[in-house]
Amino acid sequence: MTRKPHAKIADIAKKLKVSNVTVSKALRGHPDISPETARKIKKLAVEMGYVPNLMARNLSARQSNTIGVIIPKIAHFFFSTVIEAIYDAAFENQYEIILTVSQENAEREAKHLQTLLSMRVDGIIVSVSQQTQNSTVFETVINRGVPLTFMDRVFALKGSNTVAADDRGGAFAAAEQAIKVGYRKLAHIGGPLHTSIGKMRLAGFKDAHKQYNMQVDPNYVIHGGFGEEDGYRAFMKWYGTGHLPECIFAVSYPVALGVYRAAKELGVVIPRDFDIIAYGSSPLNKFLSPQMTYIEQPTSTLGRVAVELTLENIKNIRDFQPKQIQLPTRLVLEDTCRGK
Amino acid sequence: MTRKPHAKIADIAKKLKVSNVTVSKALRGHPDISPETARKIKKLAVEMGYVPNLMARNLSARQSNTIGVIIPKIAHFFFSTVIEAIYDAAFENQYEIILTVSQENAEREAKHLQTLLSMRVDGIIVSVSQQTQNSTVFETVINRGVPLTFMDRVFALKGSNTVAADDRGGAFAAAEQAIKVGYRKLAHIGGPLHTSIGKMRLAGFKDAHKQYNMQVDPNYVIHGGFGEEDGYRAFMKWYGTGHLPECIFAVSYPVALGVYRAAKELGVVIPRDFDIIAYGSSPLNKFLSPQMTYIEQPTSTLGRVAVELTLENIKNIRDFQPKQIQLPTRLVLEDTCRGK
DNA sequence: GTGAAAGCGCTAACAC
DNA sequence: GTGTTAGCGCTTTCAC
Repeated sequence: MTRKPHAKIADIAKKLKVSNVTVSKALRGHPDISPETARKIKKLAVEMGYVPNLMARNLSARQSNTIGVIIPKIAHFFFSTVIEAIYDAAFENQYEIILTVSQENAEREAKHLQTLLSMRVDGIIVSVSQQTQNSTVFETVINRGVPLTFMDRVFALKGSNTVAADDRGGAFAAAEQAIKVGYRKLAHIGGPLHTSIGKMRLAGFKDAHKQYNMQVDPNYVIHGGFGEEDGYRAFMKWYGTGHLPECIFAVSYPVALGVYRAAKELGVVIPRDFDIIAYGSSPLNKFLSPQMTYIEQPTSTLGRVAVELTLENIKNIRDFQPKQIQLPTRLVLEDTCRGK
Repeated sequence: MTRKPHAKIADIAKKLKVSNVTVSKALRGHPDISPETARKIKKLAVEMGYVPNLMARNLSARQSNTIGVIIPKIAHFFFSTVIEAIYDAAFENQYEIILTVSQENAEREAKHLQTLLSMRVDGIIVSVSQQTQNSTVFETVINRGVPLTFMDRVFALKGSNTVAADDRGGAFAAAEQAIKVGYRKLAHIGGPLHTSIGKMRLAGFKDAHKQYNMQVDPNYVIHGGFGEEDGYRAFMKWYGTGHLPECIFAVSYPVALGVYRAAKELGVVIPRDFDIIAYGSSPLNKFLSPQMTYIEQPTSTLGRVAVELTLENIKNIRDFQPKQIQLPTRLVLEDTCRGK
């Protein structure tokens, strides 16, 4: 049970009495090498269990074939789906992913960014943490000439790419649906206003009011985070005042679930006592009762496009023009917010 | 907007007219360097936006401070939670994670294993794909002396570490619960028999039958994958025969959800027409009706222990004795399978 | 306290 | 076709 250290090119070369370069070329299928020599080299390499050392190769090549990713959370349907799409897209393009998780923490995010730069990833994809207010760390990346793509939660930074859903349009559609159904007292449980999606979803909510000549009631707008707790708290607060809105537009599916939970505890019935519509969904929505009406997000596409965009940028780094891509959303009618 | 390439140690050294070594040492807080020199160096490093090149550092150090992970899926509650725990544990220990996703595909898994070895990760954590039958690829890793930890879905390989839940005990508890409630016609929708958890959960199911002097009805045992589709199909099959079991023990929560979906479509009511209990759960279970009774898995602990075990092995590589760790599970009673 | 030399494993450029 | 040389950026000896 002795550990045998990794074989290296020199080991193969020595055994075969050829030079390192010959081995290196043969292993990579370089046409310089005669078929016969190449065959022998490859055979021995397999026998010795040779595995190329990427640290060395990448150091020498001054690129890593790797994309770094910073994401706020993993254990949430939205993010885990996006991440899976990122991995699939990278795999198809023979790129590796270095995934890091900020846990919605700005400091941790900055640290990860540093690490990714240290690892000399070829490009970086970021979905900004809910806590991040300052974008200077990201400017550093851009100034270094490292391709940067913001995904879903974005910063409008010159020189960076952007992939996001049409949050404003989606929120508009949600609010419009509520209005069309006949509701006049709409509420919004929103995200942090320094996040792009928090801002945009509020904007869409307001847009709809404007278009239908309605006033946004400031008492019915609460901003918090994107989690279940935030929805729970918001609903409890409104319930405490004795004045429930007619329909709540939740900034995220987890937030809406928090409302469900609160309502259940309080014995308030959806959609009898109040109604709800969410931005985003979950595969478990179909098991909910009532099933929630929601704005469908282009989850997988977000991840996929982020990778493709970043790769485009990497492969054409000299004269690439940063792109801002907006993906459409769709209103999906289920049991809530569809009129009685 | 000119790209400025990453600054390197030599750049700092030249500007300050000191040697590379001095800079290198100063940056790492080596006591050799006088406080004054160190201060100047560090200051300039920050100004120049110096970021150490990990490829170079790791190549030189012949270790990467990195743990490689291979996981079958991301966008599933169980795995995404485990992964998040892995990331947290690694972060606390100042280790990086290289996560790869096999998508339940054996080939892809082998490829990723290769890549991780190429990257010279210091250790590897694997949750075996549902499709993998052959363990030789993993033996290679062990023979290379790279610490290997199997997590949840394991292979019994000499020289490897193992972290898994007490699957057999958990399955026993589930079946026993059904029996205690009075059911005699139990069914099991199981996982692939070449996976450790598929085997163990079936074994626990059988154990309970034995203990209570009951026969396992082979018509009521179906093996498939771990996904919703598998549960859906199994239920449909039984329904088609006209003989539903009294209680189904599902090998995973998604499988149980598949049963829910099928039952809903068919107008069969849980627990009136048949009952169910699942191995594993989801945070959304509390929104389900009826809420499912389930075997609670030590999800986060699995990930955390996997990292700690691997680190222990890495840091003590000379004379580490591989460990097999088994984590307890717990029966959680909700609305199903609790008697009428 | 500081620096010169050598090496980590691999590859590109150029000779033979 | 094959080999020599040099270098990727950093660190570890070991002199001075």
